[in-house]
Amino acid sequence: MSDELLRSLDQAGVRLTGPRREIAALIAKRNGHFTAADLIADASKRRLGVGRATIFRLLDLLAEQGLVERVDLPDGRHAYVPCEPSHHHHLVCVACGAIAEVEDCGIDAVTAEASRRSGFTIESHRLELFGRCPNCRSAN
Amino acid sequence: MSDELLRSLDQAGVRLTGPRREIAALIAKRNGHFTAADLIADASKRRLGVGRATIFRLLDLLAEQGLVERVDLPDGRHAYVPCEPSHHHHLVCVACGAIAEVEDCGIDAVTAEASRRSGFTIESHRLELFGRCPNCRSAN
DNA sequence: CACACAATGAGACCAAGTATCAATACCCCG
DNA sequence: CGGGGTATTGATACTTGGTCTCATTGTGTG
Repeated sequence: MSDELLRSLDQAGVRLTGPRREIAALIAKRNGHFTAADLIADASKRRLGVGRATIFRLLDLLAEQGLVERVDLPDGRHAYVPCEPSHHHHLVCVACGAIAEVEDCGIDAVTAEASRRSGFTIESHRLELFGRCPNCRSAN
Repeated sequence: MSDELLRSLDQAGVRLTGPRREIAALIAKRNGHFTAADLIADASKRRLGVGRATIFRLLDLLAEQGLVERVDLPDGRHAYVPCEPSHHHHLVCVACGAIAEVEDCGIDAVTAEASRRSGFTIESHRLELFGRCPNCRSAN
């Protein structure tokens, strides 16, 4: 569950405090994406005494470790997705919020082509795919 | 200059008001990306009496027409880019903010592959490329 | 097991954007 | 060309997502 998050944090040299364990558990319990507001609501619902700031701070830490990533939904909202630290992209189900990760599959060719045409040196990119997961597709 | 923006708005059936003309001129005068705050600052610097809300409203309208697009910079900030209404992606220079547009160049293969692997139906995607434009690359 | 220092929570603050509403200004129609 | 319905406007309050500060607390190292 949340063990993996905690283990990675530990390895990164950050302290494993009570609030962090609790927030990690909340994240692990969710599936698919969530917003910071979701976590804040979860935390206050359970009367964990963790502050807003602590939640944002942990999200930053997790993002630095690549254990969580920020995605910008098509409607402009921000969400976070728990994920593997390796480079990859996300497929987001617009109906239920489920997430799939896809390894790099041909994007390099695209960036190389764009670089050739424009003369830019490309340093990084962001690719997000939005659609419907198998469940939501058949359910509708 | 700003004529093209105004013409497109006219065709979309929106009224061509004074404030809209002024904001369109401000947008046309910038090159590369800009934030809403930039426009608001421009407007107040010149003592045009246009309100914050009007600027956001015009940006929304322009975005609907595809004349402007919102990009999320790697540092998390939001910017707007003036652009062609056809489907395309942006290359953003992280040094000077210059923008290049690239037509679809192989992305479809990537989305098809991702779809095949994940079982998702892909409805839309967002691709942003960050790097250095030819000027900034040589200047450094 | 003490102590330095990282981490916390509370709350003020900030930036970006939205909602409300009375006043204004387009522009269509005659 | 002038009137008037209606889209648009500016001011301002509000919301949401996130950061800063700072006095207090908790961790884990030595």
